Amino acid sequence: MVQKVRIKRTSGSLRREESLSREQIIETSIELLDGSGEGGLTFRTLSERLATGPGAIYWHIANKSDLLTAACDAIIARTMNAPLASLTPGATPQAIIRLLALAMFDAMDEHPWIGSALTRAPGQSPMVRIVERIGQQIRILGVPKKEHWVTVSALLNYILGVGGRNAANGQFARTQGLDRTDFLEAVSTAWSQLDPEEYPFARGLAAQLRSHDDRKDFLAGIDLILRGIGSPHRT
Amino acid sequence: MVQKVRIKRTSGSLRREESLSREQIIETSIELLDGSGEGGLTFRTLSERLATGPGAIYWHIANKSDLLTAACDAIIARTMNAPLASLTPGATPQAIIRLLALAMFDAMDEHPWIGSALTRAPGQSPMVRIVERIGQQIRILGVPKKEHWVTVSALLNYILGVGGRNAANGQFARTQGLDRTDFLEAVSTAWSQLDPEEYPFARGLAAQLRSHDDRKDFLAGIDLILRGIGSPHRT
DNA sequence: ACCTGAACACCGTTCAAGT
DNA sequence: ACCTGAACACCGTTCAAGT
Repeated sequence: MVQKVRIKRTSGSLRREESLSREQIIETSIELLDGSGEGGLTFRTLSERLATGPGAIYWHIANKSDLLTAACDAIIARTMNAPLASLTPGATPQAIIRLLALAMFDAMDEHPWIGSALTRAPGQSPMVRIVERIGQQIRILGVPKKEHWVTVSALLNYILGVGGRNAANGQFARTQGLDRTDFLEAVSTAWSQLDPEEYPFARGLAAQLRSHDDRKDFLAGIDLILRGIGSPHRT
Repeated sequence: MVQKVRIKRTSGSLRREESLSREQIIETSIELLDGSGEGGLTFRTLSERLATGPGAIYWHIANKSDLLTAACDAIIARTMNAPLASLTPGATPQAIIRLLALAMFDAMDEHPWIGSALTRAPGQSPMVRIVERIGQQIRILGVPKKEHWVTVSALLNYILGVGGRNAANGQFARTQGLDRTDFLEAVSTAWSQLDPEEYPFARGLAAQLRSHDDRKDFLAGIDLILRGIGSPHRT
């Protein structure tokens, strides 16, 4: 859904028909970020797309950090609301957490820049949305209140960690002009050639690395943590 | 340990005595990054500190990304080797993993920039070092070979996720001119004022947030995952 | 109230020219 | 072989001036 900008020709120079809106700026930013990565969002390219000057943006947005947070928040809001629609009535909290986590995984896959945007906005709106949705399920699971923060934290950190690393892989691959398969191939080959004395484990991992499925492994990690939540403490 | 640069005065202009070395560039970069954050490393400030011109760096280093990865690798190499010294002989794999994880936590606390540097270098040297050390313990734990990657992955992603978020908190706080306590106070207050209808869980978390201990919670998360590794699969 | 667009103070990187 | 430093092509952000 590419934003369409109405343009009116007045006295020889191009001029926007309606006034710029914050929402319009954010949507166009998302398009730019999705299309050409973190480096693709520039006040100059953005204002060009919006048929205005770079200074105009600042009337609606404080600065670039604010813009990134707002764009991120828009994505997260959609992501945290979507899975609720596809819920079967009797779903367990575990199942819902898996669904939410997967939704985050897919969102971070589709919009690789939100990872670092989330990092720029700790404790702010996007983060709160995620904490809330996961937290409600933690509560239903019967985790004692004292452990709420630790538990949500663990899941959150894992999810954001994976997202960040996946985004990194994609970005790195793109810089090298590789697709995902080529990239894994390259890393796998590099690891298989490591010194067997110094890196026996990583070396042995090369084969698994080549053919693994990010999404499946992500979910396996979620399950690992969920099992941990369900296991008795060692005291 | 501030690098000392020997300078010789030749024919009126300052000139370095020994030639520039890659290692020297990296050490000075680390000092700059530690001292003034990610934005503190600039080819101009760096070359100034090294008493040379910005172009000179490029004889020893490919580009900024290469520089960041090298600086990160130096830190990670130290971090992954240090804990081995303080080991009691009969330590369990779990204990060693906890030790390694804590070492990473502390390193990321001391050098908040390594999180994003690691992100820039997936599958490269710094990452391999971490995977290797943790992986060896996973093997000793008796995790089946097929699950090696998934298991290391889960731990790694969690550790990097926490590190990233902690770095973000610190950086954000610094931008706002707050210290850690003020920052937590601010977030906690903001969360306690959230709409109780929409954000009941996050709202109730505000108090826990205010007084929590990052390092302790980090370790609790590691234990959660370790418990998960030790629990039987639901099939 | 909202926009324009030149200007400012930065970046990373390159490269002819020096030693 | 290694370094110099001006120059290039960018950034985010500001702000007087316009409508």
